[in-house]
Amino acid sequence: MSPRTKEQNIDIRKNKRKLIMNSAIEVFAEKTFRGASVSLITKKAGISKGLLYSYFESKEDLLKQIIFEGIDEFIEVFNPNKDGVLTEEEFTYFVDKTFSLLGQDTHFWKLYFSLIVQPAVMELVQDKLIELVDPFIQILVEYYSKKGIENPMAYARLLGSILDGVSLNYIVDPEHFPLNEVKKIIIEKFK
Amino acid sequence: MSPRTKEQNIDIRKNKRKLIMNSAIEVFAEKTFRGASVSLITKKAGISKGLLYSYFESKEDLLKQIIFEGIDEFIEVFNPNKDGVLTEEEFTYFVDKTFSLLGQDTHFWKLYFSLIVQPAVMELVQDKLIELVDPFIQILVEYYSKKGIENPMAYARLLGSILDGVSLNYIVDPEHFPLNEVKKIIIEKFK
Amino acid sequence: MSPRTKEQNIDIRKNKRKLIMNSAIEVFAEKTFRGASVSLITKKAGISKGLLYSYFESKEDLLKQIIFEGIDEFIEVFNPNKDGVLTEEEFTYFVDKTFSLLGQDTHFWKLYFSLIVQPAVMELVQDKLIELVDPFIQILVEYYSKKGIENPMAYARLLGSILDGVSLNYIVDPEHFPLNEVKKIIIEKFK
Amino acid sequence: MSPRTKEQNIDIRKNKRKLIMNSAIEVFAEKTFRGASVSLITKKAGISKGLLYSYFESKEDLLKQIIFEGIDEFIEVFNPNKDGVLTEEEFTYFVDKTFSLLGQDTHFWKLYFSLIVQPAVMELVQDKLIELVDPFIQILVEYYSKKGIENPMAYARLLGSILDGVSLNYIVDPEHFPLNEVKKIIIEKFK
DNA sequence: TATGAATGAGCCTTCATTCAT
DNA sequence: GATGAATGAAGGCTCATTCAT
Repeated sequence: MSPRTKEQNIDIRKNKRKLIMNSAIEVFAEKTFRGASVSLITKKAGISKGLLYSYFESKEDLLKQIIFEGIDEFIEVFNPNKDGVLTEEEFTYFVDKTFSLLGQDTHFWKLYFSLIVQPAVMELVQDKLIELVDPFIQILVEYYSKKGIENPMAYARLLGSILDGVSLNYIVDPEHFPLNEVKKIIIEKFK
Repeated sequence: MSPRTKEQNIDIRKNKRKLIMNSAIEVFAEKTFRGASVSLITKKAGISKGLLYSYFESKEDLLKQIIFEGIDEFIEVFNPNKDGVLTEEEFTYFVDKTFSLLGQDTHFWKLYFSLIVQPAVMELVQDKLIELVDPFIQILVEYYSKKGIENPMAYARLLGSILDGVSLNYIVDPEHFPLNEVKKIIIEKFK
Repeated sequence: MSPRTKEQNIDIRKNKRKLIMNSAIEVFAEKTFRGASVSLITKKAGISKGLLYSYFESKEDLLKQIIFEGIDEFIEVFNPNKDGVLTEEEFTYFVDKTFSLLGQDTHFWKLYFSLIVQPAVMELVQDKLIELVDPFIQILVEYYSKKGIENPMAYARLLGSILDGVSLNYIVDPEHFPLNEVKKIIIEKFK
Repeated sequence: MSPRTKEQNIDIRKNKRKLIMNSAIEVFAEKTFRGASVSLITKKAGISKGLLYSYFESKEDLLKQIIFEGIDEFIEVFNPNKDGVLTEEEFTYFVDKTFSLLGQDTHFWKLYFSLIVQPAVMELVQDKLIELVDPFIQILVEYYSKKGIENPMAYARLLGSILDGVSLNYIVDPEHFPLNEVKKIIIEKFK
């Protein structure tokens, strides 16, 4: 019989790659990068250990690719650089969207928070993470600046922190956190 | 030389116990619970591995005791149950104190945040953590309730989240975070 | 297009077989039998892993066939059994040829020396190796015997050893080894 | 009970270190550096895998320390630098001693030959190996130079090669190699 | 015939924990 | 109480080999 065509193989690899990454996100989120064993990840993905290494150079590489692609997708959704200015409607949309993504990719954001407090692991991805956060802060500074607020940087950093804090609390116990009401207050107070 | 009295022995044990816990907090904060090896902790404490196990049953037990006592100390400082009511001055003091403790026990809080995102580890300490957070939330609900605010629980949870978020951001990069300005805004908006 | 004839097919197989063996010799020589991965060999040969296994039963089998054929070729060149006697001119030719083959098949000889010191691998090929060495030793014993030398076996084994030792040193660092001068001395002293 | 004294521990470590190294030499010699698993080495030494790593940083480090100390001992026996000149008696002694050491440390020399043909492993120890070989070559060049020989370097390299070749052949099959007779011829022809 | 995705045993290494001293 | 040598399970990773296509 003839071997699989190149296209078939590319397809297989694309799908399996995503499968591995998704399994890894779940396990990383639950157990931390260090606590997640490759064995567990591959078991969850239903593949052999060896196969993971034909897709990713190492466990670190796997993490990196997850974070990199996750952030790229996130940035794409917001595309915050479209003109660099934020209107009040856009501000509302921004806060809204942040929290709705949170509900969609819970595992990914759990992973995000577990990384942020682990300097050793952070180093692997921090440049990419800064790439994500920095433009948002810039745009917020601009936003508060335009509103005539005296200390726009403090406002920007505070809003960023609030988003982090709310996300964190929501993620830890999504069922009991009053996300919508909290969101309303944030928009009301910081728009 | 006369043999040590019982009191002296108890004292020695108490001090050594604290020494081990403090060394552990530092190493845990820097390397995560899983990344910190018992070897490193004992080396930092200047004791043998065997001795650590005469004070703590296991690495997990060591973590548990650190968290439990840390939280007890924290609660003591605020003693939020003294009368169950919060005045506006006390509110300001509360926010203020929260952040000043943050600066004092950076290591402990780093550890705290690294735990909060790990379900597996969380289980070990989550009852104790709820014991910490719950009374504060109750008092804040009361506080906003009295002020005639419509959704006091959402306000309380939001303020808790803000404190978490700001703490997290401050801890990750203390030198560049405008803690004082941010604090001012929080008090202004949420008092 | 007409289908390939049986002869063409046999030819293709023969060539591909040689291609794989040559790639393997290079990789084995560079990385040792154990250090050379099948992946590397197939990559060097430009074929798939599966195909290699349709030509050779295993990595060990591949090694065996390389050694067996290498030795057969070597024997053919000298054909030492043509009459069982060695003249002085033939002796000179023999030493000369040995070293010139060394320069031609460096990879093969590197492999040869890496095997000779590994009992486990040696077992695979040692019968064949004895088949190679023995007739040469016999002829040399005869040669020195005829010259009236008292201990012809010791002379024969010494000459064999010298050829090994010089080959080894030349192979390890061909650029700095004074092969021609050394050859001259050998012929002078042992003819 | 009181813990072991420092001296007791140093003693334990010294002995166990030697035990591990000796076991390793045997296994390395038999299987090659790459082919020898840490498991096998520790099994031969009768210890756990973990313990080996409290004595040596890695398998590579273990090899390095074996080679380094082996060579230091070898150099000490000859102390070739005592005056930099070689008399004819000393030459005889030198050849003699070389072969007698061979019989004593067969495993070590097998290891030596297995390294020489593995560039990747060689790199780990080649500086040390050059440190061993170079002075000998220098002294031999001097020796032949003084004798008025035209090409002393070729003589020196040849003698080195002969020693290698004879050692190699002797090591592969000690029982059938006529070491003493061969030695006599070497001394006769190259003194 | 030819491919390369997939497997799993085995490799080197780390580390929480034990225990003789 | 105190030490640190010793263990062994588990972790990340590699690679010869198989097999569906």
